[in-house]
Amino acid sequence: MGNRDRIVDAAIELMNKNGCVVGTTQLVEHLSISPGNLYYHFRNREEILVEVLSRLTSDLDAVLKVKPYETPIASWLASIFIGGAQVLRQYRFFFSSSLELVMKDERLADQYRNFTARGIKQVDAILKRVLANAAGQLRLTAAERGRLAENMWVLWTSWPRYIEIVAGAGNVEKEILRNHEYLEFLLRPYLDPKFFKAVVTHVRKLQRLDNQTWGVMR
Amino acid sequence: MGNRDRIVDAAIELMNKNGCVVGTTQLVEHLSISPGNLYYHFRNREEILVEVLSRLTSDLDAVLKVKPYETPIASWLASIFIGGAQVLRQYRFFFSSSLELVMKDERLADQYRNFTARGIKQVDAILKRVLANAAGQLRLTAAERGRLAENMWVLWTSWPRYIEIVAGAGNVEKEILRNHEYLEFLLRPYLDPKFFKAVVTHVRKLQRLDNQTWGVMR
DNA sequence: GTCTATACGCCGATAGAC
DNA sequence: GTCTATCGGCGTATAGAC
Repeated sequence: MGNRDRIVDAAIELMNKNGCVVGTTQLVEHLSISPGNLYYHFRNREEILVEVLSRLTSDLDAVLKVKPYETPIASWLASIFIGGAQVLRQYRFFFSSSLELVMKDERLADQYRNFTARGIKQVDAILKRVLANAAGQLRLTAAERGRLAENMWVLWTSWPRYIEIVAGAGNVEKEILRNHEYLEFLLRPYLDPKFFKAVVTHVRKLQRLDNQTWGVMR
Repeated sequence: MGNRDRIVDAAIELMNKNGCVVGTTQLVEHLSISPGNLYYHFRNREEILVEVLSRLTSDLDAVLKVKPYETPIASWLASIFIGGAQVLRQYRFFFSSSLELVMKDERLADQYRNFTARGIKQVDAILKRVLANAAGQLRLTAAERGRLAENMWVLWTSWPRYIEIVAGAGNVEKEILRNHEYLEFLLRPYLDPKFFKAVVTHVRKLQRLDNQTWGVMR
Protein backbone atom coordinates (compact mmCIF):
# COMPACT_ATOMS: atom_id res chain seq x y z
CA MET A 1 0.00 0.00 0.00
CA GLY A 2 1.37 3.38 -1.01
CA ASN A 3 2.04 6.14 1.46
CA ARG A 4 -0.80 8.22 0.07
CA ASP A 5 -3.38 5.73 1.27
CA ARG A 6 -1.52 5.15 4.50
CA ILE A 7 -1.75 8.86 5.24
CA VAL A 8 -5.50 8.91 4.74
CA ASP A 9 -5.90 5.81 6.89
CA ALA A 10 -3.77 7.32 9.61
CA ALA A 11 -5.76 10.55 9.50
CA ILE A 12 -9.01 8.65 10.07
CA GLU A 13 -7.51 6.52 12.82
CA LEU A 14 -5.79 9.30 14.73
CA MET A 15 -8.60 11.81 14.39
CA ASN A 16 -11.09 9.24 15.65
CA LYS A 17 -8.84 8.79 18.66
CA ASN A 18 -7.66 12.34 19.34
CA GLY A 19 -10.11 14.62 17.58
CA CYS A 20 -9.84 16.77 14.52
CA VAL A 21 -6.92 18.76 15.90
CA VAL A 22 -4.52 16.05 14.78
CA GLY A 23 -1.99 17.77 12.58
CA THR A 24 0.41 16.83 9.84
CA THR A 25 3.19 16.55 12.41
CA GLN A 26 1.42 13.84 14.38
CA LEU A 27 0.51 12.10 11.15
CA VAL A 28 4.07 11.81 9.92
CA GLU A 29 5.33 10.80 13.36
CA HIS A 30 2.76 8.02 13.61
CA LEU A 31 3.68 6.72 10.18
CA SER A 32 7.43 7.25 10.61
CA ILE A 33 7.63 9.18 7.40
CA SER A 34 8.93 12.67 6.75
CA PRO A 35 6.92 15.90 6.50
CA GLY A 36 8.28 16.33 2.99
CA ASN A 37 6.82 13.02 1.98
CA LEU A 38 3.38 13.98 3.21
CA TYR A 39 3.54 17.25 1.29
CA TYR A 40 4.63 15.40 -1.77
CA HIS A 41 1.36 13.45 -1.74
CA PHE A 42 -0.91 16.28 -0.59
CA ARG A 43 -0.74 19.98 -1.26
CA ASN A 44 -1.96 20.73 2.27
CA ARG A 45 -3.83 19.34 5.24
CA GLU A 46 -7.26 20.08 3.79
CA GLU A 47 -6.55 17.93 0.78
CA ILE A 48 -6.25 14.91 3.03
CA LEU A 49 -9.69 15.65 4.38
CA VAL A 50 -11.12 15.99 0.89
CA GLU A 51 -9.99 12.42 0.37
CA VAL A 52 -11.54 11.31 3.66
CA LEU A 53 -14.87 12.89 2.75
CA SER A 54 -14.80 11.19 -0.64
CA ARG A 55 -14.39 7.82 1.02
CA LEU A 56 -17.14 8.64 3.49
CA THR A 57 -19.49 9.66 0.70
CA SER A 58 -19.09 6.47 -1.25
CA ASP A 59 -19.35 4.31 1.87
CA LEU A 60 -22.61 6.01 2.75
CA ASP A 61 -23.88 5.74 -0.79
CA ALA A 62 -23.50 2.00 -0.57
CA VAL A 63 -25.73 1.99 2.52
CA LEU A 64 -28.40 4.39 1.30
CA LYS A 65 -28.73 3.20 -2.26
CA VAL A 66 -32.38 2.43 -3.03
CA LYS A 67 -32.21 -0.93 -4.69
CA PRO A 68 -34.63 -1.10 -7.65
CA TYR A 69 -36.60 -4.24 -6.82
CA GLU A 70 -35.80 -4.96 -3.24
CA THR A 71 -38.62 -7.11 -1.94
CA PRO A 72 -38.33 -7.47 1.87
CA ILE A 73 -38.59 -3.83 2.87
CA ALA A 74 -38.27 -4.47 6.60
CA SER A 75 -34.87 -6.13 6.41
CA TRP A 76 -33.69 -3.56 3.90
CA LEU A 77 -34.64 -0.73 6.25
CA ALA A 78 -32.91 -2.53 9.11
CA SER A 79 -29.74 -2.81 7.06
CA ILE A 80 -29.85 0.93 6.50
CA PHE A 81 -30.15 1.63 10.23
CA ILE A 82 -27.22 -0.58 11.11
CA GLY A 83 -25.15 0.31 8.08
CA GLY A 84 -25.68 3.97 8.88
CA ALA A 85 -24.53 3.49 12.44
CA GLN A 86 -21.44 1.67 11.24
CA VAL A 87 -20.55 4.59 9.01
CA LEU A 88 -20.94 6.91 11.99
CA ARG A 89 -18.57 4.76 13.97
CA GLN A 90 -15.97 4.57 11.25
CA TYR A 91 -15.87 8.31 10.52
CA ARG A 92 -17.02 9.65 13.83
CA PHE A 93 -14.37 12.37 14.09
CA PHE A 94 -15.60 13.79 10.84
CA PHE A 95 -19.15 14.15 12.11
CA SER A 96 -18.00 15.35 15.47
CA SER A 97 -15.95 18.12 13.99
CA SER A 98 -17.36 18.68 10.55
CA LEU A 99 -17.75 22.39 11.02
CA GLU A 100 -14.21 23.07 12.18
CA LEU A 101 -12.76 20.90 9.47
CA VAL A 102 -14.87 22.35 6.76
CA MET A 103 -14.88 26.05 7.57
CA LYS A 104 -11.22 26.51 6.80
CA ASP A 105 -11.46 25.55 3.18
CA GLU A 106 -14.06 26.67 0.67
CA ARG A 107 -13.68 23.62 -1.53
CA LEU A 108 -14.15 21.31 1.43
CA ALA A 109 -17.19 23.28 2.55
CA ASP A 110 -18.78 22.88 -0.87
CA GLN A 111 -18.06 19.20 -0.88
CA TYR A 112 -19.68 18.85 2.52
CA ARG A 113 -22.76 20.80 1.50
CA ASN A 114 -23.17 18.46 -1.45
CA PHE A 115 -22.77 15.51 0.84
CA THR A 116 -25.51 16.89 3.07
CA ALA A 117 -27.98 17.73 0.32
CA ARG A 118 -27.42 14.39 -1.33
CA GLY A 119 -27.82 12.49 1.93
CA ILE A 120 -31.11 14.14 2.85
CA LYS A 121 -32.45 13.45 -0.61
CA GLN A 122 -31.50 9.80 -0.33
CA VAL A 123 -33.14 9.50 3.07
CA ASP A 124 -36.27 11.08 1.68
CA ALA A 125 -36.33 8.57 -1.16
CA ILE A 126 -36.00 5.74 1.33
CA LEU A 127 -38.85 7.13 3.42
CA LYS A 128 -41.00 7.43 0.34
CA ARG A 129 -40.44 3.81 -0.52
CA VAL A 130 -41.02 2.63 3.04
CA LEU A 131 -44.15 4.68 3.60
CA ALA A 132 -45.62 3.56 0.30
CA ASN A 133 -45.48 0.01 1.58
CA ALA A 134 -45.99 0.20 5.31
CA ALA A 135 -47.59 3.48 6.36
CA GLY A 136 -49.39 3.69 9.69
CA GLN A 137 -52.48 5.67 10.65
CA LEU A 138 -50.74 9.03 10.67
CA ARG A 139 -50.12 10.23 7.11
CA LEU A 140 -47.48 12.64 5.91
CA THR A 141 -47.55 15.12 3.07
CA ALA A 142 -44.49 15.21 0.84
CA ALA A 143 -43.29 18.36 2.59
CA GLU A 144 -43.69 16.75 6.00
CA ARG A 145 -41.83 13.71 4.81
CA GLY A 146 -39.04 16.03 3.73
CA ARG A 147 -38.92 17.54 7.17
CA LEU A 148 -38.78 14.10 8.73
CA ALA A 149 -35.88 13.23 6.44
CA GLU A 150 -34.09 16.40 7.48
CA ASN A 151 -34.67 15.72 11.16
CA MET A 152 -33.36 12.21 10.79
CA TRP A 153 -30.30 13.46 8.96
CA VAL A 154 -29.49 16.05 11.60
CA LEU A 155 -30.01 13.55 14.36
CA TRP A 156 -27.87 10.99 12.58
CA THR A 157 -24.97 13.31 11.79
CA SER A 158 -25.03 14.84 15.25
CA TRP A 159 -25.01 11.57 17.07
CA PRO A 160 -21.23 11.02 17.40
CA ARG A 161 -20.82 14.46 18.92
CA TYR A 162 -23.54 13.90 21.44
CA ILE A 163 -22.25 10.47 22.41
CA GLU A 164 -18.71 11.73 22.76
CA ILE A 165 -19.93 14.25 25.28
CA VAL A 166 -22.24 12.14 27.42
CA ALA A 167 -20.41 8.81 27.28
CA GLY A 168 -16.91 8.48 28.63
CA ALA A 169 -14.23 8.29 25.97
CA GLY A 170 -13.96 4.52 26.38
CA ASN A 171 -17.61 3.80 25.57
CA VAL A 172 -17.98 5.77 22.38
CA GLU A 173 -17.70 2.92 19.93
CA LYS A 174 -20.24 0.82 21.77
CA GLU A 175 -22.72 3.62 22.39
CA ILE A 176 -22.51 5.07 18.93
CA LEU A 177 -24.13 2.00 17.42
CA ARG A 178 -27.28 2.57 19.46
CA ASN A 179 -28.08 5.42 17.12
CA HIS A 180 -30.68 3.32 15.30
CA GLU A 181 -32.93 3.29 18.38
CA TYR A 182 -33.30 7.04 18.17
CA LEU A 183 -33.95 7.09 14.45
CA GLU A 184 -36.51 4.30 14.80
CA PHE A 185 -38.28 6.37 17.38
CA LEU A 186 -38.61 9.30 14.96
CA LEU A 187 -40.08 7.10 12.30
CA ARG A 188 -42.35 4.98 14.46
CA PRO A 189 -45.45 7.21 14.56
CA TYR A 190 -45.80 6.98 10.81
CA LEU A 191 -45.30 3.25 10.37
CA ASP A 192 -47.59 0.28 10.53
CA PRO A 193 -46.96 -1.25 13.99
CA LYS A 194 -46.49 -4.77 12.68
CA PHE A 195 -43.96 -3.58 10.14
CA PHE A 196 -42.14 -1.62 12.80
CA LYS A 197 -41.78 -4.73 14.93
CA ALA A 198 -40.41 -6.65 11.99
CA VAL A 199 -37.80 -3.95 11.42
CA VAL A 200 -36.74 -4.02 15.06
CA THR A 201 -36.32 -7.78 14.92
CA HIS A 202 -34.11 -7.51 11.87
CA VAL A 203 -32.08 -4.75 13.44
CA ARG A 204 -31.39 -6.90 16.50
CA LYS A 205 -30.13 -9.68 14.29
CA LEU A 206 -27.82 -7.39 12.37
CA GLN A 207 -26.53 -5.83 15.54
CA ARG A 208 -25.58 -9.20 17.00
CA LEU A 209 -23.73 -9.88 13.78
CA ASP A 210 -21.90 -6.57 14.05
CA ASN A 211 -20.93 -7.29 17.63
CA GLN A 212 -19.23 -10.49 16.56
CA THR A 213 -17.37 -9.15 13.55
CA TRP A 214 -16.43 -5.88 15.22
CA GLY A 215 -15.07 -7.76 18.21
CA VAL A 216 -12.91 -9.93 15.98
CA MET A 217 -11.65 -7.10 13.83
CA ARG A 218 -9.88 -5.30 16.62
CA MET B 1 -18.49 47.80 33.02
CA GLY B 2 -15.26 46.13 34.10
CA ASN B 3 -12.86 44.52 31.69
CA ARG B 4 -13.69 41.08 33.00
CA ASP B 5 -17.23 41.30 31.67
CA ARG B 6 -16.07 43.02 28.50
CA ILE B 7 -13.78 40.07 27.80
CA VAL B 8 -16.61 37.57 28.15
CA ASP B 9 -18.86 39.70 25.95
CA ALA B 10 -16.15 39.99 23.32
CA ALA B 11 -15.56 36.25 23.40
CA ILE B 12 -19.22 35.58 22.67
CA GLU B 13 -19.38 38.21 19.97
CA LEU B 14 -16.19 37.25 18.15
CA MET B 15 -16.70 33.52 18.41
CA ASN B 16 -20.20 33.86 17.03
CA LYS B 17 -18.67 35.70 14.11
CA ASN B 18 -15.44 33.79 13.52
CA GLY B 19 -15.88 30.45 15.23
CA CYS B 20 -14.42 28.95 18.33
CA VAL B 21 -10.85 29.37 17.09
CA VAL B 22 -10.84 32.98 18.27
CA GLY B 23 -7.87 33.27 20.61
CA THR B 24 -6.78 35.51 23.42
CA THR B 25 -4.74 37.56 20.96
CA GLN B 26 -7.76 38.51 18.87
CA LEU B 27 -9.72 39.18 22.02
CA VAL B 28 -7.26 41.72 23.40
CA GLU B 29 -6.83 43.34 20.01
CA HIS B 30 -10.58 43.77 19.60
CA LEU B 31 -10.88 45.30 23.06
CA SER B 32 -7.68 47.35 22.78
CA ILE B 33 -6.36 45.97 26.04
CA SER B 34 -3.12 44.19 26.77
CA PRO B 35 -2.56 40.43 26.99
CA GLY B 36 -1.39 40.94 30.56
CA ASN B 37 -4.70 42.48 31.45
CA LEU B 38 -6.63 39.52 30.10
CA TYR B 39 -4.45 37.13 32.05
CA TYR B 40 -4.95 39.20 35.14
CA HIS B 41 -8.69 38.52 34.95
CA PHE B 42 -8.52 34.91 33.75
CA ARG B 43 -6.01 32.21 34.49
CA ASN B 44 -6.32 30.90 30.92
CA ARG B 45 -8.51 30.78 27.87
CA GLU B 46 -10.68 27.96 29.18
CA GLU B 47 -11.67 30.01 32.19
CA ILE B 48 -13.32 32.52 29.90
CA LEU B 49 -15.40 29.73 28.43
CA VAL B 50 -16.40 28.50 31.87
CA GLU B 51 -17.88 31.94 32.38
CA VAL B 52 -19.66 31.82 29.02
CA LEU B 53 -21.18 28.45 29.82
CA SER B 54 -22.38 29.71 33.17
CA ARG B 55 -24.21 32.56 31.50
CA LEU B 56 -25.66 30.20 28.93
CA THR B 57 -26.87 27.85 31.64
CA SER B 58 -28.73 30.50 33.56
CA ASP B 59 -30.21 32.01 30.40
CA LEU B 60 -31.54 28.62 29.41
CA ASP B 61 -32.81 27.95 32.91
CA ALA B 62 -34.96 31.03 32.64
CA VAL B 63 -36.53 29.63 29.48
CA LEU B 64 -37.04 26.05 30.62
CA LYS B 65 -38.16 26.67 34.14
CA VAL B 66 -41.47 24.89 34.78
CA LYS B 67 -43.59 27.51 36.40
CA PRO B 68 -45.64 26.08 39.29
CA TYR B 69 -49.14 27.15 38.35
CA GLU B 70 -48.89 28.26 34.79
CA THR B 71 -52.39 28.03 33.32
CA PRO B 72 -52.24 28.57 29.54
CA ILE B 73 -50.04 25.67 28.57
CA ALA B 74 -50.10 26.41 24.85
CA SER B 75 -48.62 29.89 25.15
CA TRP B 76 -46.14 28.68 27.74
CA LEU B 77 -44.91 25.95 25.38
CA ALA B 78 -44.69 28.48 22.57
CA SER B 79 -42.53 30.74 24.72
CA ILE B 80 -40.19 27.82 25.32
CA PHE B 81 -39.83 27.14 21.61
CA ILE B 82 -39.03 30.74 20.80
CA GLY B 83 -36.97 31.37 23.92
CA GLY B 84 -34.97 28.26 23.15
CA ALA B 85 -34.29 29.42 19.62
CA GLN B 86 -33.17 32.80 20.92
CA VAL B 87 -30.68 31.13 23.22
CA LEU B 88 -29.34 29.18 20.27
CA ARG B 89 -28.88 32.37 18.36
CA GLN B 90 -27.13 34.16 21.17
CA TYR B 91 -24.64 31.39 21.93
CA ARG B 92 -24.50 29.66 18.61
CA PHE B 93 -20.73 29.33 18.48
CA PHE B 94 -20.86 27.39 21.71
CA PHE B 95 -23.29 24.85 20.32
CA SER B 96 -21.50 24.73 17.01
CA SER B 97 -18.19 23.95 18.62
CA SER B 98 -19.02 22.55 22.03
CA LEU B 99 -16.90 19.49 21.57
CA GLU B 100 -13.73 21.27 20.55
CA LEU B 101 -14.14 23.84 23.28
CA VAL B 102 -14.91 21.33 25.95
CA MET B 103 -12.52 18.50 25.19
CA LYS B 104 -9.44 20.50 26.08
CA ASP B 105 -10.36 21.04 29.69
CA GLU B 106 -11.70 18.47 32.11
CA ARG B 107 -13.47 21.01 34.27
CA LEU B 108 -15.22 22.49 31.27
CA ALA B 109 -16.20 19.02 30.07
CA ASP B 110 -17.80 18.25 33.42
CA GLN B 111 -19.64 21.51 33.39
CA TYR B 112 -20.98 20.78 29.92
CA ARG B 113 -22.07 17.28 30.86
CA ASN B 114 -24.01 18.74 33.77
CA PHE B 115 -25.55 21.28 31.45
CA THR B 116 -26.64 18.48 29.13
CA ALA B 117 -28.09 16.20 31.80
CA ARG B 118 -29.90 19.07 33.43
CA GLY B 119 -31.30 20.30 30.13
CA ILE B 120 -32.68 16.93 29.11
CA LYS B 121 -34.28 16.53 32.51
CA GLN B 122 -35.92 19.92 32.20
CA VAL B 123 -37.23 19.12 28.74
CA ASP B 124 -38.63 15.86 30.04
CA ALA B 125 -40.41 17.70 32.85
CA ILE B 126 -41.92 20.07 30.33
CA LEU B 127 -43.09 17.20 28.16
CA LYS B 128 -44.63 15.53 31.16
CA ARG B 129 -46.60 18.63 31.99
CA VAL B 130 -47.68 19.19 28.40
CA LEU B 131 -48.69 15.60 27.76
CA ALA B 132 -50.65 15.45 30.99
CA ASN B 133 -52.82 18.25 29.66
CA ALA B 134 -52.94 17.83 25.93
CA ALA B 135 -51.98 14.32 24.87
CA GLY B 136 -53.10 13.01 21.50
CA GLN B 137 -54.10 9.50 20.45
CA LEU B 138 -50.59 8.11 20.53
CA ARG B 139 -49.48 7.55 24.11
CA LEU B 140 -45.93 7.43 25.44
CA THR B 141 -44.48 5.46 28.31
CA ALA B 142 -42.18 7.35 30.65
CA ALA B 143 -39.16 5.76 28.97
CA GLU B 144 -40.38 6.77 25.53
CA ARG B 145 -41.00 10.28 26.76
CA GLY B 146 -37.41 10.32 27.97
CA ARG B 147 -36.22 9.29 24.53
CA LEU B 148 -38.29 12.03 22.95
CA ALA B 149 -36.75 14.55 25.33
CA GLU B 150 -33.29 13.33 24.41
CA ASN B 151 -34.06 13.51 20.69
CA MET B 152 -35.36 17.03 21.08
CA TRP B 153 -32.29 18.05 23.02
CA VAL B 154 -29.88 16.65 20.44
CA LEU B 155 -31.81 18.26 17.64
CA TRP B 156 -31.91 21.56 19.48
CA THR B 157 -28.24 21.69 20.41
CA SER B 158 -27.16 20.52 16.95
CA TRP B 159 -29.21 23.05 15.10
CA PRO B 160 -26.70 25.92 14.92
CA ARG B 161 -24.08 23.60 13.45
CA TYR B 162 -26.42 22.29 10.82
CA ILE B 163 -27.63 25.73 9.85
CA GLU B 164 -24.12 27.09 9.64
CA ILE B 165 -23.31 24.42 7.11
CA VAL B 166 -26.37 24.53 4.89
CA ALA B 167 -27.16 28.26 5.04
CA GLY B 168 -24.70 30.82 3.81
CA ALA B 169 -22.87 32.67 6.56
CA GLY B 170 -25.09 35.70 6.13
CA ASN B 171 -28.37 33.89 6.78
CA VAL B 172 -27.46 32.08 9.97
CA GLU B 173 -29.20 34.41 12.40
CA LYS B 174 -32.42 34.37 10.45
CA GLU B 175 -32.46 30.65 9.76
CA ILE B 176 -31.48 29.62 13.24
CA LEU B 177 -34.76 30.89 14.63
CA ARG B 178 -36.70 28.40 12.49
CA ASN B 179 -35.55 25.70 14.86
CA HIS B 180 -38.94 25.58 16.54
CA GLU B 181 -40.55 24.18 13.38
CA TYR B 182 -38.40 21.10 13.64
CA LEU B 183 -39.01 20.57 17.31
CA GLU B 184 -42.74 21.03 16.84
CA PHE B 185 -42.65 18.33 14.23
CA LEU B 186 -41.08 15.88 16.66
CA LEU B 187 -43.72 16.55 19.24
CA ARG B 188 -46.74 16.69 16.98
CA PRO B 189 -47.64 12.98 16.79
CA TYR B 190 -48.19 12.88 20.53
CA LEU B 191 -50.25 16.04 20.93
CA ASP B 192 -53.91 16.80 20.65
CA PRO B 193 -54.31 18.42 17.20
CA LYS B 194 -56.30 21.38 18.49
CA PHE B 195 -53.70 22.08 21.13
CA PHE B 196 -50.94 21.82 18.55
CA LYS B 197 -52.62 24.44 16.40
CA ALA B 198 -52.93 26.76 19.36
CA VAL B 199 -49.21 26.40 20.05
CA VAL B 200 -48.31 27.19 16.46
CA THR B 201 -50.46 30.32 16.57
CA HIS B 202 -48.73 31.53 19.70
CA VAL B 203 -45.33 30.76 18.24
CA ARG B 204 -46.09 32.90 15.19
CA LYS B 205 -47.03 35.80 17.40
CA LEU B 206 -43.85 35.53 19.43
CA GLN B 207 -41.76 35.24 16.33
CA ARG B 208 -43.17 38.44 14.87
CA LEU B 209 -42.32 40.10 18.15
CA ASP B 210 -38.77 38.79 17.99
CA ASN B 211 -38.37 40.03 14.44
CA GLN B 212 -39.21 43.54 15.54
CA THR B 213 -37.02 43.67 18.65
CA TRP B 214 -34.12 41.82 17.04
CA GLY B 215 -34.21 44.19 14.09
CA VAL B 216 -34.06 47.20 16.39
CA MET B 217 -31.32 45.84 18.62
CA ARG B 218 -28.72 45.66 15.90
C1' DG C 1 9.10 8.84 -3.77
C1' DT C 2 11.39 9.75 0.21
C1' DC C 3 14.54 12.13 2.99
C1' DT C 4 16.81 16.22 6.14
C1' DA C 5 16.67 20.67 7.60
C1' DT C 6 14.51 24.70 8.35
C1' DA C 7 11.66 29.12 7.77
C1' DC C 8 7.85 31.45 9.43
C1' DG C 9 3.88 32.74 11.96
C1' DC C 10 0.70 32.41 15.53
C1' DC C 11 -0.85 31.62 20.01
C1' DG C 12 -0.92 30.94 24.98
C1' DA C 13 1.23 32.48 28.79
C1' DT C 14 4.58 35.00 32.10
C1' DA C 15 7.66 38.71 34.27
C1' DG C 16 7.90 42.79 36.05
C1' DA C 17 7.20 48.01 35.76
C1' DC C 18 3.72 51.57 36.66
C1' DG D 1 -5.83 46.92 37.20
C1' DT D 2 -3.35 47.85 33.41
C1' DC D 3 0.69 48.15 30.75
C1' DT D 4 5.17 46.62 27.76
C1' DA D 5 8.08 43.17 26.35
C1' DT D 6 9.10 38.70 25.51
C1' DC D 7 9.64 33.50 25.78
C1' DG D 8 8.74 28.92 24.30
C1' DG D 9 6.16 25.71 21.69
C1' DC D 10 3.70 24.00 18.00
C1' DG D 11 1.96 23.57 13.39
C1' DT D 12 2.02 24.33 8.37
C1' DA D 13 4.63 24.39 4.65
C1' DT D 14 8.96 24.68 1.55
C1' DA D 15 13.81 23.93 -0.41
C1' DG D 16 16.74 20.98 -2.05
C1' DA D 17 19.59 16.54 -1.65
C1' DC D 18 19.27 11.56 -2.58
